Order: sequence, then C-alpha cells, then structure tokens
Amino acid sequence: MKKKSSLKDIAAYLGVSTTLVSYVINNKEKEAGVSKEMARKIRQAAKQLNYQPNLIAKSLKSGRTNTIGLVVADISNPFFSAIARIIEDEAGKYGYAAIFGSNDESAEKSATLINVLQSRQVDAFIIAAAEKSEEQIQGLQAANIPVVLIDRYFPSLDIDRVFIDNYQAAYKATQHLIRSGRTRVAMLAYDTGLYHMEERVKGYRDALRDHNLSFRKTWLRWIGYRQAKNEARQTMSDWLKPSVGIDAVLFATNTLAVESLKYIAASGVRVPERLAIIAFDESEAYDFFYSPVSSIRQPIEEMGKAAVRLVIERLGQPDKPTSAVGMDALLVLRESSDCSLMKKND
Amino acid sequence: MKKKSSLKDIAAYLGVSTTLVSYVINNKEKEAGVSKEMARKIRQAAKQLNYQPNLIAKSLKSGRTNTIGLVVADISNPFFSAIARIIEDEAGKYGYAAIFGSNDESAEKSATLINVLQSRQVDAFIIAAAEKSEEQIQGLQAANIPVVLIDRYFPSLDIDRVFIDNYQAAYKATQHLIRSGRTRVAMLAYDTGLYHMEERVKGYRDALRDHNLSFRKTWLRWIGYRQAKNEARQTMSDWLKPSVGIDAVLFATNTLAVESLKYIAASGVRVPERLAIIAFDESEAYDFFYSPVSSIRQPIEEMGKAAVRLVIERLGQPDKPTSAVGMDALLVLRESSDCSLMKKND
DNA sequence: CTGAAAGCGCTTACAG
DNA sequence: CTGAAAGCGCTTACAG
Repeated sequence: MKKKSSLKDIAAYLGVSTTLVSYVINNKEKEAGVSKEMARKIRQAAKQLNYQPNLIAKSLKSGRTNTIGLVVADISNPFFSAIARIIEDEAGKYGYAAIFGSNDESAEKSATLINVLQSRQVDAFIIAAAEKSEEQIQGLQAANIPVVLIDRYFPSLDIDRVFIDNYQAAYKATQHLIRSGRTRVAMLAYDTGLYHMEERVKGYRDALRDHNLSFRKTWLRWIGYRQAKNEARQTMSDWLKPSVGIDAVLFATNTLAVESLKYIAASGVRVPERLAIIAFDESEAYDFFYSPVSSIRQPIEEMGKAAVRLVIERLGQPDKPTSAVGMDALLVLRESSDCSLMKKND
Repeated sequence: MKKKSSLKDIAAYLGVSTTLVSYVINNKEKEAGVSKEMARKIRQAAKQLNYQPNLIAKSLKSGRTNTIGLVVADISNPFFSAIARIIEDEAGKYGYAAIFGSNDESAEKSATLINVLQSRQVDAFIIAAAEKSEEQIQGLQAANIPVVLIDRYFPSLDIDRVFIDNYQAAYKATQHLIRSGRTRVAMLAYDTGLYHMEERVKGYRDALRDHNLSFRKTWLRWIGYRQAKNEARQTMSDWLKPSVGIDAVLFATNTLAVESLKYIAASGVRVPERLAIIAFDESEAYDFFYSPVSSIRQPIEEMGKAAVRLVIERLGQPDKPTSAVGMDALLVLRESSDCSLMKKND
C-alpha cells in the first residue's frame, strides 16, 4: 500500500518549502534561481518517494486540464473509433488526453454529455455534432470554450471545422454510376437535418439533373437513425421489385450500406450486374462483400490530425479567425460499381 | 462570453455564505437544515446565473474524480471499441465517465498511459492488459487503486477480472473441425506470453491430442502484433502449399483472421471445401466473407457490464475478496466450417 | 537562493 | 437555520 506522495511530503522530507519543490518539479529552477544542489536533492527525493503530480490540483490552480472532450455519434462505429484513435494519438503529442462520449445522434444526449464534459473542465471540444445541437455548441462558444466540429458542421455557425466536400463526393459518385449506363439510381440517406447529409443528397440530385435523368420520389429514401436496420431492409426490398427496378444505389453512410448489403446478399440480387453500388465511408464489409464495394473514402487521418491542430491553435490564440478546413473524399472504384458487368437486357 | 459562475458568485449574488449554497446545490438541505425559502432562492439563483459545478474542485476536495481509466490495445479495433461503448454507457449509469487510451500491446506505452491516467486521478482502471504489464498493475494495486482486468489476465495476480474460458472455446472449435473430418488443423496466434493466448493455443493442442491427431510444428504459427499483416499472409501462403496441405484453420483473433481472409479470398482457395475456418471474436468481415465465417463470439456486453460492476463493487468495498468472473464464449457455426461441404479427394 | 502566504472552487466539522 | 474557517495539492507574486 504505497502511499502517493505530494509536494508537501517531499518538502517535509527535505525540510524545505513546497515552493522550491514545485519549481524543480516543473523544471523552472533556472528562472527561479534554485541552487543546483537543492535541485538535485529534490529530484532525488521525488524519485525516492515515487512522486506523481496531482493533475487535478494543478488544473484547479491553472484553470486548464489538458483534456479534450470528444463527442461522437457512437464510439463503436468504426468510422468514429478510427477518428478517436487518431485524435488520441495526435492530442497526446501535445500533452492532451481525450475524454469521449457517444451521443447516439440525439441532441438530448449530446446536451447531457457536453454538460458533463464541461463540468469536468475539458479545455476544448472536438464534436461530431448531432442534429439540433447548434445551441449547445453556441453555448460553448459563448463560454469561450474552443470547439472544433468534425465530419458535420452547421453552415450558420462561425466555428472551426474539418469536413469533406460532401456535395462533390456524392455528385461524382452518382455521375460515375450514370455515365456507366445506370438510369435508375437511388440513394439511401439518414433522415436528419444535418448539413453534411443534405449536401450528399444535393450532390446526388444535381448529378441526376445534370445528366437528364428525371428524379423520382421513390428513388430517395430518408430513414431514421434508430430504426435504420429495419428501414434499410424494407427500402432495399421495395427498390428491388421489378416494378421499381432500381439499378444502382448510393449509400450515404457505412451503417446504411452494411445493413443493406446483408439484405442484398441474402436476396440473391447480383452486384454489380443487376445493382451497382457505391457507399460512403469505410467498412470491412466493403472489402469482403462478394463484389467488393466502391466507396467514398474520407481522409480520416488527415481529418483527425487537422481537428487536433485547430484545437491547439485555438487554445493558443482564442481570437484568431475561424478555420474551415475542407478536404476531398476519395472515390475508390471497385467491382460493385463496375458497369462493364452490367446486365443489359433487364 | 457568458462567464461561468461559481458557488461564490451565487453566494455573493444572494448575500449568503457559500456553505449554504453548497448544501443546497448538493441536495443536502435536509441534513443541514436549510430553510425552504433559502433553498428556493439559491436554486433559482443557480439557474439564473447558469451555475455549473467545477468537478475538478470537487475532486480535489473529495479525492474522487468519478472517472474510470480504460486501457485497451487499440480503440479502433472493433472488439475494443464495442467494449468501450458498453463501458461508457454502463459507467455512466453510476455517474462515472471514462478516459481511454490505447497501448498498442506495448508494455512501455501501457506504463506511460497508466501514469498519465493515474496523475489525472482516475478512481479506478479497467484494463485489457498488455504483455509484461504485471508490475504496472501490481503497482496500482499497491497504491490501492481498484483495477479490473478484462479479456486478458495474469494467473499470478490476485485481481478482479472478467474473462472467457479461452481453453474451452479453442478446444471446442478445434474439436468441431476434427469431428467433421479435418485432419490437418492449423492455428494462427499472436506471439505473446499473455495467458489468454496461451490458453487458446493449449485448447487447440489438447483437442488435437485427444483426437489422436499428431501435432506438427508447422501447424501452429505465432506472429508478431506489429507485423501481423505480412506474417499472416506469409503463413497462409505457406499453409496452402500442397506439400503442407492444411485443411482447417483456427484464428486466435479477429485481426489475424481478417488479414488472412483477404489473402484467402485473393488466392482463390475455396472455403470451406478446401479450407475450413473458425475465428475468434467478431468482425463484419465474418458476415461478408463469401463463405460466412464461423466464430467464437465473446459475450462483449456481459463482459463490459461485469467489468463496470466489479469496479463499482471494489470502490465501495476495497477489501472484499477478489472476483474472477468467467464466461463462456459462444461457438457460432456458419458456412466456413461446414464440413459437409468438404472436398473429399484433395 | 529560499520561504510564507494567498488562492484556484469546492466541502464540511464546528460554532453560534 | 446560517456563516467563518480550514483544507484538498498545487502555483506564483512577493518579501527577504
């Protein structure tokens, strides 16, 4: 039962003041003009007594915790856990740790989470924002707490952010499907007002329009986050009816795609011959689906690093102008959208 | 720039002492005998001034942070991110938050991580331990900090833990392969001294022995965590040579399996006809591999919940006897080990 | 070169 | 029913 020792313990042990100990422990001996000999003795005692600084006390004094609050939709979603890992590593380089939380795309949970993290005095936030969480985020800004949005953002908010050009990504993917001969291209999206989702849908619709494909209502389905599983299956089942005859689908996220791919595999519909597919994000499912899935790959590593960089910059310079870091997603073409394998007479 | 308000602000605003405010804010008005009217006024002022407690100050006073340090190998591994999510939710129910870190299966990183988390005064740890981290963990115990090991543990340490019966799981999987006619069953494992890995290998070897299959050295390959990708591919390539003729493989983890499955898919070897497969853990890859992969599924949810429960119990009763919570994994049989599809004349 | 003292935002035993 | 005061473990301006 080795007791933790405090500065006071070291001071008492050596019969000196805590002031001195503090200076040495924090390597401020030069500025404070602590004698070499004293510094040596203190360091030795610290080692001997197994001193570990109490960062809580330090934080109370300094007002900084060197902690970043990370808010994502669901840490068990590979997209977010990959980002979390990058952020963990990158923040660590600057001496910051991450406290994370999942909001399940719910504004209420997000509010609770942000409150908890704020009470814990995190120095800054990196947030993949939930729908309708603008006010919470503005609240943080009003309280002068740095916030960087990642993946999603609100165009109405003047705030640091890292994002991809979702419109372009969806447009290009749709265009690819159309140019290779698909004429009934559908899109499966989440029913959320979030800007990034709207941009993806807009890119899809504009691509249809620009290629003279008249859009039909049934081709675009918005489904709820909480019942995604059932609704994705239902949608696929509807779309694959001969009377509807969808011949290509753009999936707006990996979770939507994965659920649908399960249905597609089970239903026996041939990909890409009968149905071409392109999906956002990444998933091991994409690699292992019998027809490897073309995807819109976000530069996760760059995004995570940029988010941490923006946080650090903002902490150092609270009044600097907002940074909006846009990146391009990569359209990775594989077999699932290879329309040379198209079934002509269908 | 809404300033955060402190207890002192509320006290000053109302012209009362912080003592009173503290009692009310913490709902101790009854015990402290605060007047109804005063309590009402304080609550109102707290709301009005947008009071948010400073948990850091609270922690310094109380010596508790209501924080659990979660150490895993890699938060971006779906097995660990799934556990993290469970732990996050479950700990939240008890008012605890989680600070996480990845140790990349390295004892050095683990030591650094544990130090950082300890400096941050986490109340307890849940750790998926890295090889050779016994001493660090004993150090925590010596400092009287509750630790619960999850997934892996050290038989030499008397410590709370949650684990599955790895021996049984591997034994049964191997037995299944043998009973359905496979005679050259290999196993791919991580080259680590960790007990859970040794148990898995032991289960495999004992199953071979009990079914009178003489084990051959080449059938068991231990590969390094950091070069798993290359070594897994190399191993598969070796095993699939006609001269070696492995007809079944047990994979000791999901990452090992996923890398190997990529190679197998590319190489054109038929599963399960030519090669039967069973793999530990879960992965979307298992569902989408052309021959759905039989797996040894750990009860992740129960494990995560049990770990949090043990932590909470230990915090409440530091001297209670050690809890070792063992669970059974589930052998989920699918096509990849369906040996009725075995290629007889091979 | 070194130390006494104030203060970060809380809690709580104690006095009145 | 309410308040003054000490203290959690640090940091740092100030005095000597």
